[in-house]
Amino acid sequence: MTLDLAGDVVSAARDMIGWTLLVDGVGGVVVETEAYRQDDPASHSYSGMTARNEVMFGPAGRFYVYRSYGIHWCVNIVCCPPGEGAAVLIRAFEPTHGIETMRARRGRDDLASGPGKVGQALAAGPHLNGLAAELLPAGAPRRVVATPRIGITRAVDKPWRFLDADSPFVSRRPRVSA
DNA sequence: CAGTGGATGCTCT
DNA sequence: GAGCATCCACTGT
Repeated sequence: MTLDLAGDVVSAARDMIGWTLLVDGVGGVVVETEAYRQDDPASHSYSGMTARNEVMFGPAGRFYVYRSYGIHWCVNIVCCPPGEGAAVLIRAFEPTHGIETMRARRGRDDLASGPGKVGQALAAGPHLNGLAAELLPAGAPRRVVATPRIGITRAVDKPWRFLDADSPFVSRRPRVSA
């Protein structure tokens, strides 16, 4: 299994399933991702570089962290050639490292089955924005399925959400669509 | 189960 | 001032 962070962001989102994401030794195996690219109305980078999304236009492999709904911190990894403004949203992972730490941060046993939960489990925040991400190579190959992305209102038809087809640790939130 | 709505703050129009 | 790449508690079947 190879993962080319500096290549096509949709391929990177798919290939990232099964890799282990760690922040200060805490994290787990990525089981759900979404790709966002600049020519994509749903992407923060769609309208060009701003103070918030600046990191998306930098080198691949760094965290892009943003505040969601005023409450949550969502964790992305910049994936594209420099200047393109694309990133992969980490939507869920299977907890493997620092489970007790994450349980304490979350206050419940559902640790990382959704982007807001991922942010809380990893204690993500502005301090993480722009830092290099730590990803450990995947073990056994996984069955990956693609679906439309969740929780967005534009470009809802793009099948750029990727999940481990056999993992119980993915988010189950139904997609709101017409 | 499914569906609804509140919390909460920042970005861009 | 509107609109979010969300989560959780609560309601009614």
